[in-house]
Amino acid sequence: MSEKQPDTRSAILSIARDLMRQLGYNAFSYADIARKLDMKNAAIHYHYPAKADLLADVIETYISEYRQLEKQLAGSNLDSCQKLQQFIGKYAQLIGQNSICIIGSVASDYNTLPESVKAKVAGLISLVTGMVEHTLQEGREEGVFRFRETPRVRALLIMTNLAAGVQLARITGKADFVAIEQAIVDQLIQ
Amino acid sequence: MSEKQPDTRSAILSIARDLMRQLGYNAFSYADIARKLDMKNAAIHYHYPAKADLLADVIETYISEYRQLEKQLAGSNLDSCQKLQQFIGKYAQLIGQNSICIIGSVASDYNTLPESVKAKVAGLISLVTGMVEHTLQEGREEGVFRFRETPRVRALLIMTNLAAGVQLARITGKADFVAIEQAIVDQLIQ
DNA sequence: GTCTATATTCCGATAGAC
DNA sequence: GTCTATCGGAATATAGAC
Repeated sequence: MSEKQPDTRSAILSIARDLMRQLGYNAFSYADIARKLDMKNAAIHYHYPAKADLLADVIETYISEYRQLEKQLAGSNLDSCQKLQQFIGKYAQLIGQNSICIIGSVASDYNTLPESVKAKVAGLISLVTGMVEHTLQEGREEGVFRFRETPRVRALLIMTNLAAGVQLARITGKADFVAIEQAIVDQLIQ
Repeated sequence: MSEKQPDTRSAILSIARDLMRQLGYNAFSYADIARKLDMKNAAIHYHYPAKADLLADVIETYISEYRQLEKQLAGSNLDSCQKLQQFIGKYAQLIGQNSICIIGSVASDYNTLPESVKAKVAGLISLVTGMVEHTLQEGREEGVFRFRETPRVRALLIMTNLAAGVQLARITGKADFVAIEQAIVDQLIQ
C-alpha cells in the first residue's frame, strides 16, 4: 500500500499479468520481467520460486478481481443490460493494449500449463461463466433480455464471441471487435 | 507420393501441424518433431532452415486446404446449411484430439510470431472468414438462413464461437462445444 | 529478507561429414 | 542431397552472498 511505488512482489505480478495476455505463458520469461524492473532475472525467483507459482498468483488474482466485480455489480442498481455492458467493456479495454483476455490466453496454452494450476484455471472459467449466466437469467426475468438458449449456453456463446473476438482483433483490427460487441447486445434486446 | 511412408519433409510438416494446434508455436520445439521421427533435431533444419519457415509452410498448407474445401463445397449440390455444417464438423473433430483450431492458435500467439508470417496468417483468417460469410449470404438468399447482422458480422460471431469454443472445451468438456454447435445452427434456421 | 553469481538444461541454428 | 556433431545463447532454477 506504499504510495511511492508498489512493493517488488506486486510489481512482478502486475507485469506478469500483462505479459500473460500479450505473449502467453510460454512466450514470456523471468528475464522480461527483470528487465522492466531493472533487476536480475534470478531475483524474481525469491518472490516466485517457480514460474508455476507466478502463474498461480496471476490466476488467483483474476479470480479475486472477478469475485469483487460480481459483488460490486450485485450491490449496484444497474439493470442487467448495463451489468453485461460493464463486463463487455472490460474486453473492449484490451484492444488498445495489444492484449487478449486471460481466459483465452490460458485456454489456448492449456496443454502446456503446469498441472498444479490447471484446476485454478478451470475455477476461473467456471466463475466467469457463472457470472455471465446469472446476469443473462436475471435479465430475462426482468424482461430486458430475450433469448432461446439456456442461460448457460447463451453465456458460452457470448464468452466465446468476446474471447476469440479480441484474439482476432489484433489481426483484423478493432472495427471487427466493435461490431461483435454491438451484435451481442442487439441480439439480446431484440 | 510414396506408398510406404511419406517423405521426411511431409512427415515433419504433418507433425508440426498437430503440435501447432496442441501446444502452440512457442511451446513446441524441433526436438519434439525429431523424437517422433527418430532423428536428430538438427536434421529438421535441412528441411526447414528456421522455425519461421516451418510455420510458414503450416499456414500455407492450411490456406491450400481451405481453398480446396471452398471449391469442393462450391461444386457440390449441398445446401447452405449442409455446407456450414461441414465447416463446423471440422471443428468438432478437434475436440477428441486435444487440439484447438489453427486460427485460434496463431491468433493467440500472434504477438510472438515471426514478422515474415504475420501477413500469411492474416490471409488465412481473411480466407476462412470470407468462406463463412459467403455461405451465410447464400443461405439467406436461398431462404434457409435468417439473421439480422451483415453476413460478415454474423460470420465473425460464428467463427469466434467455434474458435474459442474448442479452446474452452479442452477445459470444461466436450458437452459445452456440442451445445455451441447446436446453438449456432438453431439461431440461423429459426 | 533480498538479491547475485552460477549451474543446468534446452532452444534454434550452423558447419561440415557422409 | 541428407543428416550429425556441435555451437552460442536463453530458459528456469539453485546455492549462497549481503
